Amino acid sequence: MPARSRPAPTLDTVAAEAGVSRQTVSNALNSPHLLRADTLARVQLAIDKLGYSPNRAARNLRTRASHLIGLRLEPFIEGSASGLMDRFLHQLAESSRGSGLHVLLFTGDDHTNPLDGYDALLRSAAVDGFVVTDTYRGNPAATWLSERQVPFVAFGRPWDDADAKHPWVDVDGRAGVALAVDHLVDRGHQRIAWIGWQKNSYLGEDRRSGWVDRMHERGLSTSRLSARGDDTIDFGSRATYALLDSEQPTAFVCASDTLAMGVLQALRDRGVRPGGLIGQGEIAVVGFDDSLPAQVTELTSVRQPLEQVAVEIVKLLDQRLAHPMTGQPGVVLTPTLSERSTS
Amino acid sequence: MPARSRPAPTLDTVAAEAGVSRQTVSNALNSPHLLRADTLARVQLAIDKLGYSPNRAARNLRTRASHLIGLRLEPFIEGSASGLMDRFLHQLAESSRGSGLHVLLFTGDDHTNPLDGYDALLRSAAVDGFVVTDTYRGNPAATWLSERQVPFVAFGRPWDDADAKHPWVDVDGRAGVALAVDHLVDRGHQRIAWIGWQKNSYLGEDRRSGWVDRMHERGLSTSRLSARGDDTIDFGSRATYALLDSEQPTAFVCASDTLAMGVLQALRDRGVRPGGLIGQGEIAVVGFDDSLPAQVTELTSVRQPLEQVAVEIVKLLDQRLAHPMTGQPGVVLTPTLSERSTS
DNA sequence: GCGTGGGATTGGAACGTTCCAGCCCATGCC
DNA sequence: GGCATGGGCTGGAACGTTCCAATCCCACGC
Repeated sequence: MPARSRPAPTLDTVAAEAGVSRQTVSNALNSPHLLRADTLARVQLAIDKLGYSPNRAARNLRTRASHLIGLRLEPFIEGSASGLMDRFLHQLAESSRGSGLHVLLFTGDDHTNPLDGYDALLRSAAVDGFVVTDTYRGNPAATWLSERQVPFVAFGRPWDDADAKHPWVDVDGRAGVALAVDHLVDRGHQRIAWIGWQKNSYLGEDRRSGWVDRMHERGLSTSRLSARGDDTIDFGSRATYALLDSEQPTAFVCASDTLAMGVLQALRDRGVRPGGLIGQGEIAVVGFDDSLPAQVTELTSVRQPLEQVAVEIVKLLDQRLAHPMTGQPGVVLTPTLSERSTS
Repeated sequence: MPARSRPAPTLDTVAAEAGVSRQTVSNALNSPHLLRADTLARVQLAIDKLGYSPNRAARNLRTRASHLIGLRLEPFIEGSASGLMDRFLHQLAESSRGSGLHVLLFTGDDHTNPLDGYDALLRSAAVDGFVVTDTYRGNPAATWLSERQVPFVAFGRPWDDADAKHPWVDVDGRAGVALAVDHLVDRGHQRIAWIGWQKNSYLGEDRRSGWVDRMHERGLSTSRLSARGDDTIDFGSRATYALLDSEQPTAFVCASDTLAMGVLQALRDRGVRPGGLIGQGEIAVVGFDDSLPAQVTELTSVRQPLEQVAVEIVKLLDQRLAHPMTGQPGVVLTPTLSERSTS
């Protein structure tokens, strides 16, 4: 371990130590097959002895690559965040390592402009590519980057642009909700209600279709059992009251944990225990996202496989960086169900 | 905006456009005071016209600085995380921008070795310094980095090392809890219980001292009103039952939101409404961290000023990078109280 | 014995920036 | 008028790596 005051070893230092040329040391690191076995061993020894690591700046300059991928943190919305970013980032950093990449975070100066920040990093060659999250609100970053042929992978489908060519990874919300419906039907529920978002949300409609279709597949009616509104606890509660009074559902499936929290609150106010025992008047609740509040309140919830998502994103980005115009456009992953006491 | 196929402009390109030398363009960016006003204007025009941004790799190589700060994401512990990292990271990325820095994430190959990853980044000159979080568990990274005179700032006090010289930023948990006690006393509570962690936690004892001292300052007794245990919902509940039965407290202050969740659950089971109306048999609860579950359950909670923490950390790190051996060692910030319906 | 092919190794050049020494020229002082 | 001063600008050199063309050398075939 070299003291920090001593100058860091360079290729030349190592070369002198091993009695070879600078280039041979470079080859030992990047193309070891070019070296004779004994030379390679000698160079390796010198590298280890001196504790040499190639200088990233010099390598970046020469190869015109930074091995960094940019991720823009979108404006933090207090309370509404389900805390998924934490899990996602973690795995992203983790799986980047395997490809010799690192994640660089940035934010926009101007939060109202969703493109802000990308251009600067790109022009200064600070990053090789991007991971674009938050595509649900129709993130224009995807279009902008596509036009400039910048390597990037989106977390989220390009719902509104059927012939988008960029790679993306998404979670099958429809399948996740279908999973929840199956779970409930298997436990004897027949009148299963849906509480979700407004019609203009692609994501919301996708999730809802999982409820509609699976209910019909299992021979159950969805008539009058659906409510749509804002993604708030309050709306979740109000919808629950209304549905309980008019349709007597025995279970609720929600488009988000936030809505499910509203359901739990309403049930508590009515003195109904949330749970799976249908014969004993209990009412089941399933949320979506497996957020911290869900875990704490023992809420059954659909869990996005964020770890897999991150792995796939890095894989696709890696492909894209190696061969700019290849790779399948989209990958869809299936969620799981975290079964807890509310179902 | 240059098409990506055209080579990016360099200093020479801009110099030719402006009719000056390469070095003059460089000076226009780094030391504009050296240029005559009209020359500066001409160079600026050329820069804007060509959309020039200095190449980071070249700059990094020459200046021996990367303008990146490393942050190691510690192993993600499902459920136990209060989701603070998200808020913190966001503001860290945000305030880094002001100093021309960016945050680079990394993880250890081997999660059991808390030093893993630091060395590699350092030797390859990939980062200029580090932000070390998670110092509460006695993170040895601080010691390791200190010994090597690597610039870094810790989030968290060096509790166990009184003469540590490195800069750090921390939140005054003691003051936060005192704030909670004051809030409750002002509302008429006198029998205020504490539910916290085991004695071996510096952090836990610091928070607890806020309760002990402020209670005494307000002329109230703490005798038999304290419980210590694991940081779990279950322990929170059990401690609540025990205290309710023996000491009839009218309020609970907790070392964490997790414990507070346990209190809420126990109260609910007993048919007691959490809230501030002491005359009507309600029992008040205050948590610590203002986590997502707290926000959702309308729990009053002590909120760490993570945004300020991030700002201070960047400020200290910036100082440290500019003048390696200056700056005050520690900054302590005061939390606030997010008052909600449980108090 | 000599030319040839090819594996192993080498040294110059280049990536794009900033450092540094030096040049040019206008100004001011004696 | 001669000379020192200094502001404004320039061009060579260097940062540490990889690319590329060239060289070395050994084995092989005729």
